[in-house]
Amino acid sequence: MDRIKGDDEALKQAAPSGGRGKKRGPAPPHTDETIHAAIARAILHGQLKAGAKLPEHRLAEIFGASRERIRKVLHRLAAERRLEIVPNRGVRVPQPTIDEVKRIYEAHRVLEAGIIVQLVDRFDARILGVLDAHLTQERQAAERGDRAESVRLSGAFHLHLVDALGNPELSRFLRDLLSRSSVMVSVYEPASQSICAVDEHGAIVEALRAKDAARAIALSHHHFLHVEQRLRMEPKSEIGADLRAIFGEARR
Amino acid sequence: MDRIKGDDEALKQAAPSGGRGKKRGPAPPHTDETIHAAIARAILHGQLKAGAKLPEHRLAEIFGASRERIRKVLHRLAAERRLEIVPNRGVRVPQPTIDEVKRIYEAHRVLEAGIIVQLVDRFDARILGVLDAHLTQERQAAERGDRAESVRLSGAFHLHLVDALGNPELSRFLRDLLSRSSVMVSVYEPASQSICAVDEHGAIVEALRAKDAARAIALSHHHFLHVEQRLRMEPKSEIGADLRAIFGEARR
DNA sequence: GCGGCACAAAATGTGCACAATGATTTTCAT
DNA sequence: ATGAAAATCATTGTGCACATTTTGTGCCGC
Repeated sequence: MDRIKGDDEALKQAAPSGGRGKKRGPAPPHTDETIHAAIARAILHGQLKAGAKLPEHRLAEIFGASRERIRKVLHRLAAERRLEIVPNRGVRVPQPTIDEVKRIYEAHRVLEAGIIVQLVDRFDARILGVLDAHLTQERQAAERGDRAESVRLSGAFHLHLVDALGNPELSRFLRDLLSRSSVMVSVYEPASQSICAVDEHGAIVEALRAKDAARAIALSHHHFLHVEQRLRMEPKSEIGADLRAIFGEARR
Repeated sequence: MDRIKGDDEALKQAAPSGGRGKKRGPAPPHTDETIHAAIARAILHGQLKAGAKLPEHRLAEIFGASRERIRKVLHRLAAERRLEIVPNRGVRVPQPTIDEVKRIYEAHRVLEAGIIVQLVDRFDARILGVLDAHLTQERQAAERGDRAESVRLSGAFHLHLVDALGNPELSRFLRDLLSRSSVMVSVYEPASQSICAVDEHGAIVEALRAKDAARAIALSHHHFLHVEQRLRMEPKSEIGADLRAIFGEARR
């Protein structure tokens, strides 16, 4: 029994028993989509750390759903590579190896190069406005020293880039990559520095505005190298998670 | 009952009741992976045309598996966007709209630009050898007038490009895209011409060998435009499929 | 005291039966 | 004959119960 105490606590917070900003209905029916979103969100936000186990039975209790319902959602998350299912041994948050993390970063880097090529052709004031507004937010968060927000925004920057193309396939793929690399934050993350330097983001936007694809690609390339170099090379193995705390008291 | 006769026939061929080139065991146990591969393969090869219905009950009969097993595989295929599930109305091969097809092509084009950028940095004799060998195959198929093989090889060319990077994430994403666009072949495909002109592929390889990323990207870009322009703009709505014929007599 | 074996408890995998939903056909009235 | 409504059929969704596997525990022997 080396499971960290309070698996339940960690799960509860992410499961909106009342509502996630909308109405606070008396009984949250917890559709499949709700459960999927709750778990995906918990992974993305790092509440469920790498290696955390997600027993079907416990989740069924927490969400007030049948085990089969949970099961279906878990398998879907596994198909999306957000969870890992080992037959007869349960489902857990995948613990990426250094190599996997590097591959994910490489995939992101390759994709972003293609995005930049396409983006310089259709760069306009609207896109520039979105990116500029984002950079402002990032700078403010950095000034406040709001580390959590900085991490979130630094991922959002790259999402803005791909979303500017308006291609759902590409957006979905990048979101998958980010979702998986976010888990890594809890494993290999250095302590203090923000993930993406705001200056580097700003330089990329500048190159895009100048429609200089080669320079933007080179900047993006170096940017990813910087991020990669910041990885701690030894994982800190912290497995436990408080399921109930993450997903909230869903039994009402 | 306007279903085209013989749904069963179409499914049987792709389900290897004996073996797919290996031993011909007496009883093919049909693991989940087998069933998944069989259906995915049938979609990729165009044996299951767009709009074809895949009733769980029928598949369970054909594969000799329980309905739940089939169900799980179908949901997984749906999560991979290879199948489409409408609640309470069954699962079918998605019939992409023109816009979706164009988005898939755009995603492929963007990705390939990024691949090219990365590829010129690590282009070596081994990669060149693979691509050259492939081009030879393509030319031979074109000379033979083997249209089916030409279609297959023309997709394989782009797979070779991404596989040369050795990044599983990128390879998987591209395979997803190709799997989805292959369905489109049966809907919007022009009659005669091969999908990708061999000359265009050869020109891209030539630019890669010269390590001229800009030219390779431009060639790739035009290449995709050509492919897109060849699309017939009105879909031919042919729904039926012979499930048993595709997946083979699996009940033995 | 240590190692290995065996039993027990828990978690997952699977099949079955029933419920619910959408489509189709039938029938009745106009 | 035609249109609408109702009933019937086909298909999917869901929960339950049981089988299988793994894991944790304790005991026995060395």
